Amino acid sequence: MVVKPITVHNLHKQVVHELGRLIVAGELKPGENLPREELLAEQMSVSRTALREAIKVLSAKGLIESRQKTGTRVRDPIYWNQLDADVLGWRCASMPTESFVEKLVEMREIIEPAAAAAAARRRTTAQLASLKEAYEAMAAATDLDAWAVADLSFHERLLRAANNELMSSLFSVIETALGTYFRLSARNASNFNVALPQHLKVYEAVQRKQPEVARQAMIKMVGDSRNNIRRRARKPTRS
Amino acid sequence: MVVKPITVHNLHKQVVHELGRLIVAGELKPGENLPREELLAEQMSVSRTALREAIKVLSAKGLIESRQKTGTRVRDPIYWNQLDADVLGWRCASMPTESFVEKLVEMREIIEPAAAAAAARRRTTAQLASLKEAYEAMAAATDLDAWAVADLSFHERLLRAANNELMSSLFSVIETALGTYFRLSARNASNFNVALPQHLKVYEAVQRKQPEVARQAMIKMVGDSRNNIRRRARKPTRS
DNA sequence: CCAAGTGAAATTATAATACAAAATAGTTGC
DNA sequence: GCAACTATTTTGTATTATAATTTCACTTGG
Repeated sequence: MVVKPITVHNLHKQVVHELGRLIVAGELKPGENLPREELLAEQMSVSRTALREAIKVLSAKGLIESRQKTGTRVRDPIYWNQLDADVLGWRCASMPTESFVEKLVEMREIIEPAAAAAAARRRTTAQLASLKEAYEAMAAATDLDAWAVADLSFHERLLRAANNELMSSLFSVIETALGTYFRLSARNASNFNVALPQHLKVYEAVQRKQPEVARQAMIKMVGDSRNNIRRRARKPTRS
Repeated sequence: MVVKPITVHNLHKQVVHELGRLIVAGELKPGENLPREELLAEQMSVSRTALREAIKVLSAKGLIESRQKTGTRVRDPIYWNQLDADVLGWRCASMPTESFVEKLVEMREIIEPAAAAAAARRRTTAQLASLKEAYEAMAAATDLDAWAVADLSFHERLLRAANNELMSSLFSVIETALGTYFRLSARNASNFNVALPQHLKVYEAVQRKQPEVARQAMIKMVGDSRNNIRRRARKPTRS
């Protein structure tokens, strides 16, 4: 295995994650001001340059807002780009609350059946082959990690096969949902025995170009995930 | 009316839009390198500082990627944050292609009925009142601009009433879709006579907490928009 | 006392410069 | 021919200085 060398570069990216995490975790509350740039840069041991680049990125994600004289303050969550992969990641950095998991599942229930139907209508031959490949990787998986990777890949390829790049961009949501699913659900082989044929049903419907069959199969799949999570998720730590 | 003073500030934001537009419009193609920072800064008459802040923002949106020695290159569109409000805006800056409009409509068909149903289930009293307010603004609208603003507001409030911030964040898509709809559709009062009662039906279903009624009403509304656009949209300019 | 204007102060915005680090390409020695 | 070293190019970071904007206190005229 090739290990990536530790780099002191991309400092601004580290700052983005540090501050992003703090904000999303609620340690920096909406309306609250960040320390002024010079001070904050010193506190984080980076130059004002790197800090400012991070601030611009977080502004682009809607988390903060800078104004002269006033300073930089955390914006109300309604302005956050909640679908941004980083923002989703930060929300899951700590144990996600039950309500957040519920929202993720709801999004899956909306997106994935529609994507499956669209894929069944519009998928190309190459996309079908790509999907089959992912399914076979799932079937061949011997350990949990391999399964998780293949599963994620299957759902990504299905979304791509819908041939609507706006839908594909929602993969960040599916990815986050599946990620928390794997963290929360039990680690036993019996789940596979249920999940694998469900994926096969979706695949076959896409192959045969049967949108409604694909939709129903996916509804069933996501519904089962929901039940699986519900039984195991814990109450939110606060609020 | 208060006019905002013209400012030479937020230069980096202007650079973001300039480059973003160029990339999304395809004038800078995927795989292609941007001029190196020093040069590009000079060409755009900004400092390297401002340019770099813009580059970081565009990187966060997935449009470009920087590496030492190699330079900064445009990424493949599959990596773009297609749901980002700016990216959507840049795609519509030029006349949107027929296929893009179709994709927007498809997204509406997936999101809005689900949102209407969820709102009917979970809306608060305050959210219902807010929705009513928007509906009444639509009913009271005398000119097209007022109508467009109120219409947009109605759809935004409906999304918020679903009480799932991930869904709310999809408003950027709805906004873009409605924006192109207003640009492409005929400007006559007869549309209102059809659209207004459709919005009322959605509102009433949300009021009465009837998810399936709300869903069906919304499916009808979006479907009619689709037909309205389809008859008027033109073929793509190229490809 | 109040209104409007005025100026000082605080903070971000921009610029310019210097140097560091990484990745590539080229070059040399074997 | 290949490996190791070296040079070069480009982005990454740091530092400093100055500009622009907005707020807020203060003044001044009524």
